[in-house]
Amino acid sequence: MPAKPSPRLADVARAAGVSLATASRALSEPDMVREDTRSRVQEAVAMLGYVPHGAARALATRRTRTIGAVFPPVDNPIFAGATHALAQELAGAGYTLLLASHDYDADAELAATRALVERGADGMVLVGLDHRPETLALLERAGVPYEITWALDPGAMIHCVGISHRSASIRVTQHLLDLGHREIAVIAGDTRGNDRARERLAGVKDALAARGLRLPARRVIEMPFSVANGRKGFATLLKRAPGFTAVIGGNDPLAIGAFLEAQARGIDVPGRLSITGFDDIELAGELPPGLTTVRVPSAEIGREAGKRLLARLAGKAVPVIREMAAPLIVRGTTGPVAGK
Amino acid sequence: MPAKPSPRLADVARAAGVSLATASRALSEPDMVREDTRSRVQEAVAMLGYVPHGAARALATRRTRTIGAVFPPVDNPIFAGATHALAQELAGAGYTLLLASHDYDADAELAATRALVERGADGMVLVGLDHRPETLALLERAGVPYEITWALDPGAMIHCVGISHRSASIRVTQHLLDLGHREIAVIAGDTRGNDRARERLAGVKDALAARGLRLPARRVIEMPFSVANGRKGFATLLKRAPGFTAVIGGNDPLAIGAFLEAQARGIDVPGRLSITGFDDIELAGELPPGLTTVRVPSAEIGREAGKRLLARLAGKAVPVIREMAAPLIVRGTTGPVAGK
DNA sequence: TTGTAGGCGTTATCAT
DNA sequence: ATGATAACGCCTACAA
Repeated sequence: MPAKPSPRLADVARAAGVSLATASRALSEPDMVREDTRSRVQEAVAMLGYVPHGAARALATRRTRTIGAVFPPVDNPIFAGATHALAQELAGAGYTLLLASHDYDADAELAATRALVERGADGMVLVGLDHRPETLALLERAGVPYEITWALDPGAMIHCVGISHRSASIRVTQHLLDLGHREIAVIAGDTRGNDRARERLAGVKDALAARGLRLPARRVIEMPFSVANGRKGFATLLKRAPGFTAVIGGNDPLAIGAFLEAQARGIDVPGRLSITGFDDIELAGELPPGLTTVRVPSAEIGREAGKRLLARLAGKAVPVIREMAAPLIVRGTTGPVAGK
Repeated sequence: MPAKPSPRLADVARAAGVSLATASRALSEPDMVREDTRSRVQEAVAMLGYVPHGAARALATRRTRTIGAVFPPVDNPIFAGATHALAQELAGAGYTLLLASHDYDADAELAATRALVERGADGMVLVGLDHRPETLALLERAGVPYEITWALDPGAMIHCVGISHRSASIRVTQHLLDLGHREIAVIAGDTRGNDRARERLAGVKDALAARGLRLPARRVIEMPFSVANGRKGFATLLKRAPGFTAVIGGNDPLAIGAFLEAQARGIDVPGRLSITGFDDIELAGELPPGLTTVRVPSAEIGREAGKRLLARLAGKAVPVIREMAAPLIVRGTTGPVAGK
């Protein structure tokens, strides 16, 4: 199959009877070209089925109109929502998303980042603050602007858009404390390589400490995020350190798993046990009696990261830190401690 | 900020004391170069922090090592899983994913496809068979190999990896018929621009017709995929055309919504009402009593699409149609019709 | 407003 | 095994 070569801009120019330069301008700077020549060029484009050659354009302009994103498992619903919103935001500005995902693995993240930089990403979106030092160094050296999402740099040195996981977690814990709970268990996300999970756990400890309480290690279990692991984690806690009246889930799937397991064991929620989540996925509001959780505006985070990057590429300055609200959403899984 | 220009391969060559050509070979065809010169080049690379310029490489090789995917909302968990699997598969082969998503909008899909082709995608992944005719024509003209996912081309003319939604849907319906159900309602996905949703609905009708039954229009409602819409759809059906003993959901979220609404109304499932879904998302197995559904191997579809594309780019032939199994998973939401 | 020509950073084809 | 050099397709001063 000979597969005749795609038409180049020169072919368009010839067909339109103009010079290469004019054809180029007609496409990229339309109003620097006379009305009729412009339309001649456009006709030629349509006729030949011309598609610009991005690599050539990128080589000449040093811009790819591409933004790279390196995300942990995109199949986590919150990242999926952010990815979609980001892609949409970029598309609206003529940019395209280069996506790489990894399984909470800093080395894979570094490799992916390098791959995206090589592909010429004009900007990058990363998640969280846990990275190989080389990762950010690479971006700095290459002069690629980037945004950290979800988390916020405590030093306010790097551009971030996210929430304070710690203070949201403190609010959750205070809510339980206010309801009279003192014996609290935590099914945390895997904190290794995940600063958000760490901060959430730290927030629980902070809130307890503020009231002179502490969180015994036996009351904490770490599990990768999933409903199934929520069930398992809850079962383990029940065996290992029973007597708690509330469970704090590291995210909604974990909390929902705990809730389902409690239900399966005939434990009344919130009568005998309160449960909280984190993220506010759709199901949190739909599953009766409704999961008390923290609303993390994941889609907005994705969209905002895109907006900020586009603004910076356009030479506009944006505040280094963009903190989003993360309100506590009180629903039916939390209630006063039994016997109060 | 002057931002000194990134080092080019010529800088590396100079630092290593070799020619540009040799430096190039040392990096891309290591064993065409003597051991010691190769290591000299690598040192220079490390020293200068050299990162290859993808656009220049792409211009010269006419390959970007990039695969484009244009998906409907990536925040649907099944597409999210497929995206992740696809990205992983590609990364393993040194390829990167260019992702665009749209909201079941064929025009947006066409625009996205064009954007990815311009960016030089070496191959493309699309979803389903509903497209603007220009979309596939564009890919053909540009000579970009592509794979259709989820659905299968009835004509077996274009490369596909997916399942037969219609026959899976027939199996679901037969399962209900075998349980004695005759009054069946359907909460279908939005069939406009979504051939999978259409095929699933058609499958229900086929199965009924095979037993001399038909599906009254009042017993069918179409809703965009979501738990909330499952609830709404169920409520509407109940009001509009009560008397059914089974509900077929267009996907799992819709079915779960119907299930939750039924529970909220005190309708015993599966005692008085059977419910089925489609996809087998994680929650389908976790939510008691377990949702009867069809397992769609979404991650495998994504991975397989990647594999096939990589194989084709490597010049290997692959079967045009790759049909995956989509077994019926019988769980607790389906049972014999009441009073039998 | 339009045309001419040099350059963007690599790869690949020749020699050597 | 290595070096010189012509593409690759487009953009953009600069000139006209």
